[in-house]
Amino acid sequence: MTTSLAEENYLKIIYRLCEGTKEDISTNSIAELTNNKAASVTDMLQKLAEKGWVTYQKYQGVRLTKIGQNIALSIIRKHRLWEVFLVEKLGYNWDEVHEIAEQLEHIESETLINKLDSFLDFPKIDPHGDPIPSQEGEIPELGYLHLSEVKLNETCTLMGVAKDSAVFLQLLTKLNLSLGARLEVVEINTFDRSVSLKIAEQEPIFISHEVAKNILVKV
Amino acid sequence: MTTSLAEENYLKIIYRLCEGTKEDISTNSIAELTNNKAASVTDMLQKLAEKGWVTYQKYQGVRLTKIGQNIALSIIRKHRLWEVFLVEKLGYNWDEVHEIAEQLEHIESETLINKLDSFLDFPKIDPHGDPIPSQEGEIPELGYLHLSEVKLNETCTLMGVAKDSAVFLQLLTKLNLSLGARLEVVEINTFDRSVSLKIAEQEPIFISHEVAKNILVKV
DNA sequence: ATTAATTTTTAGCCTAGACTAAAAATTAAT
DNA sequence: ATTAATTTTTAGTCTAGGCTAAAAATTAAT
Ligand SMILES: [Mn+2]
Ligand SMILES: [Mn+2]
Ligand SMILES: [Mn+2]
Ligand SMILES: [Mn+2]
Repeated sequence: MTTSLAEENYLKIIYRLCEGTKEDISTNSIAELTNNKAASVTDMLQKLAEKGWVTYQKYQGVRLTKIGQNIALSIIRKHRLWEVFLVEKLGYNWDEVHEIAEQLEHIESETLINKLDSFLDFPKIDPHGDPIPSQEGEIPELGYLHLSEVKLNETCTLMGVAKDSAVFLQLLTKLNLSLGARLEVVEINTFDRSVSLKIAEQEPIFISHEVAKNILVKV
Repeated sequence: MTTSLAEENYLKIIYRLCEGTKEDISTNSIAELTNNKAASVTDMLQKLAEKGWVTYQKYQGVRLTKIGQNIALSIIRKHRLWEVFLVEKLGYNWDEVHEIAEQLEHIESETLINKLDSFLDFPKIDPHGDPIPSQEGEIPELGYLHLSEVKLNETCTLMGVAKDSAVFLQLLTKLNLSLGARLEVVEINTFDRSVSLKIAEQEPIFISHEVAKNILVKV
């Protein structure tokens, strides 16, 4: 069966929302991420249920079926491979690629994405540290911690980000925080949970709890 | 102003039809190439005229304005650069890339296409010998002949094709006809205008007038 | 247990871009 | 110059995917 651009975007967002929780997903939460109104979301959920890509009972929320998950994963695979291409081959910065990948992820061609994968030497993660699903829809659970969970005086490695908004990524770049950086938590402010970090030999830097929450690390 | 996918496809097709002739373009000819009905074309022509991309008077046909031409050329530029990418970098054959490029040509990003251009080392022609318009919308007139126009016993070089349908390109490949091949016209059959060609040291091959018409050569 | 607030769904409307059938204009043939 | 054939346009309809406003269901607060 064939998927429209709108359907693909819904499936992707429902996937993201399902990832976090075992609960069914609410209409409103989808409306927020798609920038649509709840009424429009209800409409689409009925269509997606009709096609067998979600299980949906009115007023009770929605979940992806196995098929729905696979469609979502194939779009995420395309998104992340294109992001690698844009950074590794075309020389974009990590904060510049998301919007373009949002378009490229909808290009329909099985051979294309596999040739691209091979051209990029089968990368395992994208420029933001996110894992790239395999052709079979397998995606490794990397089990990273949020930097906000790391204890005082512990040292960790920056493995990814939980958000790919350009302003956030630009902030990290300005702070010299990039994938692979070694970070030591030298101070945790109990008042606002802001964090002070030492990177290599540099002067410590301060980041808010909001920023720390969106940085993924391995201890 | 922003262009929809449908509008871009219309502009591209009107461009192709204008190229040949100084006459205004008929509604029916557009309908044929877009695979739409004439009534739908009329609808769209009114919208395109409204936006200033074509000049259109009912019953009198249509032409691109300068702005319309530039939009069309930017799409053609993207199409051809992506085709080069698919062949040169991903290893596709020349008969496999058109459909994918039809999708990729609608990706919207000024920086993307220029970075791609640079990554590909600023190619001047695509895998079918078609010239790639510059960023400013300049496209060299290459002045090639159709192989069907070449005189008996003349030798010429295969520079391009006038059609990028997969079956046609596969036929050429099977006949060992690729860009750059040296061709000697050793026989022209007056009955059906079919042609016999000698390529290098091979045995002569026979091609129909229909095929010869769609091969572009330099004498 | 009611009532109030919130969330979700339904009903009805809109636009883009297709379609068919009928009308109008143009072109070709007597 | 009429008439016939062809082309093009108009009028009206449809679907996808949005929207608002109102109704219904669920959840929270008395
Ligand atoms: Mn992204
Ligand atoms: Mn990413
Ligand atoms: Mn092509
Ligand atoms: Mn081409």
